Amino acid sequence: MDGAGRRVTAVDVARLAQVSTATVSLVVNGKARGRVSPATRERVLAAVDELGYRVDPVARELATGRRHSVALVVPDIANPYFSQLTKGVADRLGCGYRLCLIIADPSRAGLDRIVTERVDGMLAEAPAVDVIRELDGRTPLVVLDRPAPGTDHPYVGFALADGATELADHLLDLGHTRIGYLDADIGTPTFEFRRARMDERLHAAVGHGFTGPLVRSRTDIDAAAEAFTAAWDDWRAAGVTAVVCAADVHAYGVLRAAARLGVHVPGDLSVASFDDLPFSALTDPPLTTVRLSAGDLGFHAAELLLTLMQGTPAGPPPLLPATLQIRSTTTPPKTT
Amino acid sequence: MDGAGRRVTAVDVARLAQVSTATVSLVVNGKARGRVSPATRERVLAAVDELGYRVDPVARELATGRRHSVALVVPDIANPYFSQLTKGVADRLGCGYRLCLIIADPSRAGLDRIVTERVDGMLAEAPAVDVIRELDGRTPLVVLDRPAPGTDHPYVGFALADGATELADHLLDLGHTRIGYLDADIGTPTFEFRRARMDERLHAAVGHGFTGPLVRSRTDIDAAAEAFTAAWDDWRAAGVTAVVCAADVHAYGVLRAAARLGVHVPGDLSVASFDDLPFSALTDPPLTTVRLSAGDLGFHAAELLLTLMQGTPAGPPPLLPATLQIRSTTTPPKTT
DNA sequence: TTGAAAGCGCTAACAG
DNA sequence: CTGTTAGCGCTTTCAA
Repeated sequence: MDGAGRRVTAVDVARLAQVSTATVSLVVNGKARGRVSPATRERVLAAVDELGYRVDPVARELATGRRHSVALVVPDIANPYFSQLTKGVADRLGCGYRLCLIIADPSRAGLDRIVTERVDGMLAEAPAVDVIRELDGRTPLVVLDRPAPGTDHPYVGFALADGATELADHLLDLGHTRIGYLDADIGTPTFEFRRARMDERLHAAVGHGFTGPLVRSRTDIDAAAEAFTAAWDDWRAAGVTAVVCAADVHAYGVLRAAARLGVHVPGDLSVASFDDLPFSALTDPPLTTVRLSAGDLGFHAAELLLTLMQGTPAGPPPLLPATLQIRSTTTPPKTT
Repeated sequence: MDGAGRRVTAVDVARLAQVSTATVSLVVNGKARGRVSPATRERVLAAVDELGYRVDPVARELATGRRHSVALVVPDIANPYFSQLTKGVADRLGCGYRLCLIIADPSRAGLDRIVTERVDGMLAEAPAVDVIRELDGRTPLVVLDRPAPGTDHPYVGFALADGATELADHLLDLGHTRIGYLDADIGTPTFEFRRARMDERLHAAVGHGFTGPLVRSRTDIDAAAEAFTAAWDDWRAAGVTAVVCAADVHAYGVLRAAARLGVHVPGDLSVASFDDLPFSALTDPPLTTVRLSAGDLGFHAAELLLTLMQGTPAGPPPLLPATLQIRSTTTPPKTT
């Protein structure tokens, strides 16, 4: 009604209701039970209503020291993996907390932004050690996906070893021995682990790891397609019959590039990856991939963070399953 | 170092540097130019460094009245459309603002949460009129995608009419006359418009609108697949040769369900939709869809919000293109 | 060039 | 049951 009028404060309400601001505070915070008479309570409520008063969250935060907000640090919200993760977090957090999205690579710069942001809790994948140290003892932090190297910081992750092993064995069982790898260009622990674990398994089975150039690209369909296109000649020359991608998004790029190059999947080349995004069952052909439920990860991480914020120490880190979904991008290599 | 020690405040810095907190404030805010002697400035900086002082954002916000934060209200962050949108917003906002994600249907409840959240600016698709009214004159708001009905509130949208018309004409040109529609279950203006506009065009061309039951489902692959499966018998009975979906995500579900039902796309049925998410070029077969760049929408909306927050009145609303991408899910109907 | 002091709006002891 | 008072930590006139 009053348009851009001055903000209504507790003082205004107190004046109108003929009480003190303390009473207003008690009433609006639902702490009136047995501390404020029903009659005064009604008066206050009426005044609140009439004036359209809402408590100022900033002032409340300063006074109480609790911000009711959680920061989620993700490198790329456009990647469905992280948007699923975000959804999981939001679902668990509900309305009780504000969710601040910080889009930054927590392993590099921009740390400042993260550390300055005074939130009640934080969720981050692969935070730099500085960040962990700086936050430690002040702001509860839950690390996502892989434990922070060199620390025993609370985290929630996947049974990645299982998934990687399963995928390696699947390819091996099909008869592939020369396998290429398309890695993500950000060397976060989860990506390091995916590659290293599979490499290890290949060594154990056939005496050597991945074949041909180790390619890296941004986690982005176009970038991955380009990377594949550039690498394909070398891979083919090296006798590669399958390529594993660090993430589904990379695999999408590979699928597209392969189609354009006339490389038939899975006839000429098997393709597999990690994540199992909802679209991976719909690609042409449907993608074989290790299922990593980002939504569950977010949900459980938020859960753990909530307990941490209550002061409860972290129990054993929940390990979420990572199981192979075999679809149609993997078949035995052509027996030329 | 000190673990959970007390927070370092400006008072601590002031004491160590032998100055007043006012001076500390000037220095840390870069307002020292000509108001603080270089020598004192150095002392303060040294003290800040030694103590590891960082200004408390909450206190600063309360004192200045500016929160440096923007809220983005989205109904479902797991939908790639909204994650692209979010990315666009984040890209434009940069580091200067905190991005608070509010996951809620702004047309229904949860409004309270939105209104209470005292941010500097807000972005929302299809906000309820109450929200607009309550925010008006206090918090700048940019409406996304479609103008808020019955108001002239600033917004950023697409040339949806063009896209819908183009799609209708494309189907008509191919020879389809009996076309089914799978709508989103949230009746936001953008979805209403997509359907209504196409319906109108069909009427003009063939004397009737969509054929068969009007189906609605959540914007979710599984839900859409179920909805299609349930509707298919009726649609087929009605002679439907093409179905248009309100969003790509619905189309993904239709594609999957059609495959399972043995309905060949596009042989038996043409499919098309709106959005053109990055995955839509990779589905089997690649999807014909009206391209709506959510990322651009977010970017431009954030841009407009920024100018609004500076007090500049909104100029004419930017209209982003909506052009049809013809791929492989649409062909002429079988001439049985 | 610097400091004192008055808020910003709310909460939480502590009296009464 | 209710009011007084003292902060929360910072910014910002206004004097000195």
